[in-house]
Amino acid sequence: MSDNETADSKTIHSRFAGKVDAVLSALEAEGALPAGSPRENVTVEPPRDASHGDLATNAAMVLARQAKTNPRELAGKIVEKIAADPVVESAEIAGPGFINLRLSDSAWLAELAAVKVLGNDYGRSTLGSGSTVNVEYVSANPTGPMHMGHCRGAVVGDALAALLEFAGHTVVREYYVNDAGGQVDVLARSAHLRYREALGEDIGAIPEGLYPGEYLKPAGEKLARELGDRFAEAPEEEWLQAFRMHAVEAMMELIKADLAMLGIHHDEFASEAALQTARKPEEAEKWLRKHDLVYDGVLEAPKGKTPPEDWEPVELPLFRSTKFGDDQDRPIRKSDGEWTYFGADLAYHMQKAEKVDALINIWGADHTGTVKRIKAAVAALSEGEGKPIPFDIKLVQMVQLMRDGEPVRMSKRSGNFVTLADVVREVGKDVVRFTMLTRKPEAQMEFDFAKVVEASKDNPVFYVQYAHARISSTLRKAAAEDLVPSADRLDLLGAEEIALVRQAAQFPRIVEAAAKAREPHRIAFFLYDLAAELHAFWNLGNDNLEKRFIVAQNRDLTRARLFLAEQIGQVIRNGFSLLGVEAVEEM
RNA sequence: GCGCCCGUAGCUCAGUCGGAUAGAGCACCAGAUUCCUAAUCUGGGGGCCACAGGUUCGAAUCCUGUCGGGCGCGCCA
Repeated sequence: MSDNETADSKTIHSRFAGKVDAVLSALEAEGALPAGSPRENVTVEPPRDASHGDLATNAAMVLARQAKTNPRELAGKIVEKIAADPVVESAEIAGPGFINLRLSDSAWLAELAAVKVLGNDYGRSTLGSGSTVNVEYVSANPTGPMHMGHCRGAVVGDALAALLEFAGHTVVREYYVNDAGGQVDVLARSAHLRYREALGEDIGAIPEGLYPGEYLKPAGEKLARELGDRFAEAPEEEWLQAFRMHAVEAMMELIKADLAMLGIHHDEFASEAALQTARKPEEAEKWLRKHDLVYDGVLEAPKGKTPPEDWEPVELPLFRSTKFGDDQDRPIRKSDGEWTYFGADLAYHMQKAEKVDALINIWGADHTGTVKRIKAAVAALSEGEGKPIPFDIKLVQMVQLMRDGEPVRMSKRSGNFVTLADVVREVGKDVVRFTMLTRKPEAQMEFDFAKVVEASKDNPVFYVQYAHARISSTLRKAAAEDLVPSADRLDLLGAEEIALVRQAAQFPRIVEAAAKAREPHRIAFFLYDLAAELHAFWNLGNDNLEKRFIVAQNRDLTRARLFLAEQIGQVIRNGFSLLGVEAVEEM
């Protein structure tokens, strides 16, 4: 390795991905490979079985067909070139045509130096090349506090946003506030009732059809303070608009406070009402009509269930979503002329698409049925406008809350639901976040209170935090004895230490893979594996004093190990910061 | 009935855009504590990757079908 700065900050991941790329280009230049052979399926990664070596590439198998040769022969040519690299100790062809590389220890030790140089930026990638991604997540209706149903999407969206940012995108974190529908009338009436209550009136039981939750009381009190009693007896027309606004504002404050407990902060809050005031839906409708994607038609009676008695066929403006695989065409306006949720949503997505390069929505599984229509609409509109936009909708599946092995029942009526704030208070932000991120989001999951708080052994977040705490305490203790980390004698580190480096060195690759797949949970699993390596090395010291980080008789070795510990701690912190979990110094 | 998601160890879940002998934790069994934090570690047993076909050098992974679970299926949001 050269000893200049850039070499120090070059990670093994980027170095060998680039190396293989360069070798393939050289082969193209020699004519051994057709020029421009597609390489996106070429991987350079550690083999599943560590006994095969440090890194393996499938390049020969992927490209053999185009080279009009067999994989092992092509592999031979690649090996010839790659073995010339001084840090490659061996390059072997194995099985159907894998190329297995063994790297010198110095290559791994250089990775530690790279972590030191890059610090909080170790693992940061330029993969996204600065393109702007809008991630819309949470978007809970502003009619009450957040409940656990919102939690998973909130955490996954937030971690994904951080991940994409780290992978080189510019990210807009956005919340869509549904402040325009009939539900907001219900909210306003409920708030009005609480307002009268705050003025001293006995309101009795909350009538059917209004929100009964206690959380509206402070909103009512605030309204009473600010507005006095002038709307107490007034007819609804006089206060409804004002109360809608005030109540939504109060609920959004509540929701923002809940989100803050989870460490979540959005950049943008887009208002559906504002969108309608700006007449964005009209623009969208005009465009869609011009391109025959909206027409006036009559819907069939709903299928599946027995049709409701009040069903009447009415002519409505319909979007041709059946053209895109939907079951039926969808109305964009109601019979009273108001916009449907879909009609406004369509305009909302157009507005977002104008400002960024890609859209990602994190939705709950209960929105499954609306995916096709909105994707179809966005595709039609953005392509029509000459700017087709990548648009992903990630559906986050339900969380089954468990307590003592029994499902926790939730029902919206009577405000009987588990609030997010309650859960965070009970088990803590880090546990909630990490638990939500140790599952792939498209699978259903269980969240068991009992397991998640009490048993640390059953709880991965403590396991990883503990690893970080151990490192911190070691560094503290060493510092008290004037022992500080040093990279001067890294050559003293042995096979066990290098195994630890090998694991940590996967971080940049994992970040890129996770960002590409848009799967933040991969970071959580990586951290768990890294913590396991750390604990394993640590425990060697139980039986063998020589294997401890601090070896009293050997200051050089100790300082090298402290350097190792410091860098592992750095990688854990970098991973945790993507997940929004605290890297604690002690436990 | 239709659409989307899921089905991997007794339980909870990973499994790299198809890759080498399918992994981890819990639970179970056998061990380790003069210890920088044992909230840890070492070893062991445990699998028809729901089932049946197909695609190919190669499938838990892709395709088709079946079965099972979840979510959704007014002009609600």
